[in-house]
Amino acid sequence: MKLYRSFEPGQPIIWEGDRMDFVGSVVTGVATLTQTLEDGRTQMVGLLLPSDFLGRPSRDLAPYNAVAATRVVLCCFRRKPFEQMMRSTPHLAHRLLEMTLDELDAAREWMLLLGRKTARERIASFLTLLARREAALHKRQPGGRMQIDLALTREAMADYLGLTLETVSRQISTLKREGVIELVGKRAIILTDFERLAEESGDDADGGYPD
Amino acid sequence: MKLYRSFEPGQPIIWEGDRMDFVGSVVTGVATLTQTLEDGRTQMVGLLLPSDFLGRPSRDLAPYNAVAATRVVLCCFRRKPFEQMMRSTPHLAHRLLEMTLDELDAAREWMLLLGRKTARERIASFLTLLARREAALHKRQPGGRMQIDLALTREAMADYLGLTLETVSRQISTLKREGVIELVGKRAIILTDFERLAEESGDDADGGYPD
DNA sequence: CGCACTTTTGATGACCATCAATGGGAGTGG
DNA sequence: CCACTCCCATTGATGGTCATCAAAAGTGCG
Repeated sequence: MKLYRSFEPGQPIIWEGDRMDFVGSVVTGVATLTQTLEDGRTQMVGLLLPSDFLGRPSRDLAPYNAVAATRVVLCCFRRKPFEQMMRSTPHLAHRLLEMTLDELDAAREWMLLLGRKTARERIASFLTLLARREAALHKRQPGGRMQIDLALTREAMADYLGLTLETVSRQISTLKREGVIELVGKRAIILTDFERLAEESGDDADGGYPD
Repeated sequence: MKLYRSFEPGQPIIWEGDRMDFVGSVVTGVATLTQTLEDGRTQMVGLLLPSDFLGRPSRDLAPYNAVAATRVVLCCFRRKPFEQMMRSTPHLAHRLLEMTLDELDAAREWMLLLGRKTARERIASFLTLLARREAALHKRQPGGRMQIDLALTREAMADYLGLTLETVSRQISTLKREGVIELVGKRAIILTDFERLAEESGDDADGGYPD
């Protein structure tokens, strides 16, 4: 009934317009959802971390490209039986509605970032978002000094943030120079002071989102 | 059980953080959903046209500001009975999931616009969006010469498109000078050639989204 | 008619994209 | 072990697009 599928970094999981015959959730790794214009400009519209859901019941065709950013393990269900289950257990349908509403909120928060924030604010928002998710995984509050793995290339970050990879690199360098962050190798970052960075994100001071 | 409420242009319908004790759908008029940063920068995250749904079951607090752009009539249900109804009629829950998925797709399409499109492409995308919705209301295909009412100030358009009102005005003037559009008074526009404008939007040539 | 509001148009400059070159790890093979 | 390569990241130089500041023109209404 359920089965595990794994993908290598860079490998497509599903392509826009493809028939989707499964739904699933991320067990380990990071996957990205992207849209592109005909001339190649691309925008990431979702970042799938462990526990995130991929796919949509009652939708035949994939609306975006999903690509593995790291090695990814998915826990998959075939779509038909899943939809069957949804009809028989209303609790599942409600849960799915909840999750979709959360995704909608996240997408709209990102609209604010893409439409109105400066490059610096975008980087700060992104890093604090990762820090919050990291903390949430361990049932902790984010704060103080934190290390986060970002598992994305500069280019992928740029696609998420609506910037170029050069601008991402420059902003990260600036934050490093100012001592707000430290680099650990290429793919990990230490936030020396979570609150300081959160203030740079442009959002309301508290920045907290209630459950 | 259900009742109609109306709002004057500029009047807030609900404010971020407010307790939401109703859900409803737009009968006539146009309402906007917006988010703001502390320093006042504003981004519209949703445009509610007739038949659109406002509010979210199982969410106590409003996540955004909703404001009437024109005179708006809402058909409202009290939230508690509505949630009751949702539990008892699974069909309703499914319908709501459908609608939420549609909103999510729309939000993500807008992320692509906000992150990657030029000012000109944003205007073209916006006008063709309105034209499509207008056509859909009358169960027609968009195409050829079409008149659309935009019911929004330049500033509201700017907030939707992630631009300034001056840039919106300039791009509209340019399109007019090129004969792609004509102005009818201040709040209506004639697209002299829908297809021509659709090509300017930067999306795939066909631009069609399947049901 | 006069006032408030919206829109248009102009002048200037900032921020970020673009183009280009350099730097640095990780992996491979001589 | 050390070239050598590939990929990714950094840094620099320059320019374009759009934001900002400012003023004028158009529209609607009491």
